[in-house]
Amino acid sequence: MNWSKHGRGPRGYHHGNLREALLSAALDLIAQKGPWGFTFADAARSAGVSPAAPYRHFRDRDELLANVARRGFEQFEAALKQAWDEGRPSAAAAFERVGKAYLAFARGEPALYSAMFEAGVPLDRDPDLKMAGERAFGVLRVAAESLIATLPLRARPPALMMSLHIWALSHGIASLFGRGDAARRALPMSPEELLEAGVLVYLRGLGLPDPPPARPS
Amino acid sequence: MNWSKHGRGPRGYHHGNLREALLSAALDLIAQKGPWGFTFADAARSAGVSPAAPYRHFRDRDELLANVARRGFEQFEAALKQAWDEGRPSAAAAFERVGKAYLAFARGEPALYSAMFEAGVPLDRDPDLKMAGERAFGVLRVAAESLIATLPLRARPPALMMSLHIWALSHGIASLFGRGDAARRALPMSPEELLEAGVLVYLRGLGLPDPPPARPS
DNA sequence: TGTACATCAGTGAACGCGCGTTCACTGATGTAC
DNA sequence: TGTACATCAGTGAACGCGCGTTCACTGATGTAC
Repeated sequence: MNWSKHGRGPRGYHHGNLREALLSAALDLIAQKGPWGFTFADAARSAGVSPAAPYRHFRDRDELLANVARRGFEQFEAALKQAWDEGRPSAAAAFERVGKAYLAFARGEPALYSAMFEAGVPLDRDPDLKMAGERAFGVLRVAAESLIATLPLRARPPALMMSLHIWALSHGIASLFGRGDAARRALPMSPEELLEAGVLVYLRGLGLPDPPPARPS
Repeated sequence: MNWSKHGRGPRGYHHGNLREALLSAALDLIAQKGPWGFTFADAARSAGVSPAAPYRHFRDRDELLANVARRGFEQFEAALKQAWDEGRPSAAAAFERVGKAYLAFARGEPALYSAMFEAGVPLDRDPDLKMAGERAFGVLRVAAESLIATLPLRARPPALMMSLHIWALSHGIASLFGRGDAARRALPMSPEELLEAGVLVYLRGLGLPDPPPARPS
């Protein structure tokens, strides 16, 4: 079962799937050293390949990193979409799930998350990357729109603004407190609880009724 | 007038104020290349000094960076404190100023801000640094407490939680949209307006009355 | 089914570079007497 | 006021290292006939 990474595999000279292997090696390395700590040569080494090989697949380190970020946004979008589940059973319940999914992603995929938001990848360099980012944000926006639609017509805030607020709050919590790994600030509650409470207050401020307390899972 | 940085100055052999010069050089370099892009040797070069000289003042690059971050927190605390102005003329008005000051700092001192929050400086390494961070956050917390004190007794949320929410929202906005420099996401409104609107909704959710609209300055 | 050939995806050696760090040193400054 | 000496804060040369990148190359794969 060692045909995927180390030991060059049964194919011998040709790796067979180097592009994928480099992406996954980059992810591992980012997880270990952060997005600034990994190098192109590192990635090649992890993939068990000479330092010149990656140039067949990526123009340079930045292009590799941009690809990691793009995939991150794609997975992020999928995770948020799944949590949203088209607003079932209610927009409010689904909205809360999306918030949880946001933090779960930041916590569960810190390498992807940091490649997406903290690696300084220029968004406008790669149109695909930009689009992927917008699609992920789009899920948040759709959720906000659905929730707003439950309000009386004349009391509806702009959905874009609302989704930006939720995004900023989620990102703020994720990046300040979200990853227990590298000893950030201490908290009197979990990031999830903090976000949930914050969103609750915010929604109440928008005029939404408090949801019934969730059944214990 | 060149006794401060380049050309070695009138003192000749001795720089005279190298420690300060290195800190300020680091700040410039961080502003240009981000906290990950500058090196110890860079800083020495900018200060017009040999690459071995910095070792007389800082054990290594991390210690230099930690010092930059500490000073950042100190300035940050001062800026927030000044904005808070002990809650004059009203807690609500002062609170709004603090939010503006937060973003103004992030925008006006991006190098400090990124050294403080995005450079991966381990907080627990330097007790002074940790304390400085806590003092800066303390201003937010005091402001939250004052604002909460205007609420009826039985409707008071925990001040710590509230200040964490405001902090997270501010940080989220600052780091997602706050710096126009490196082409981040586009926005339908300024970060300041976005934060102000968000805080307004949040405070309303806590049961605080809407403040009267500010007089145009 | 075989064979010739083009193309692809790697190798490995080499290069120039800048970094971090150490080292013995030396010029400048401060202080005791 | 002068002098001897300790200490401080720099120099500059050197080292080992790993990175990014290039180059001619070569083994493997695919394809036309």
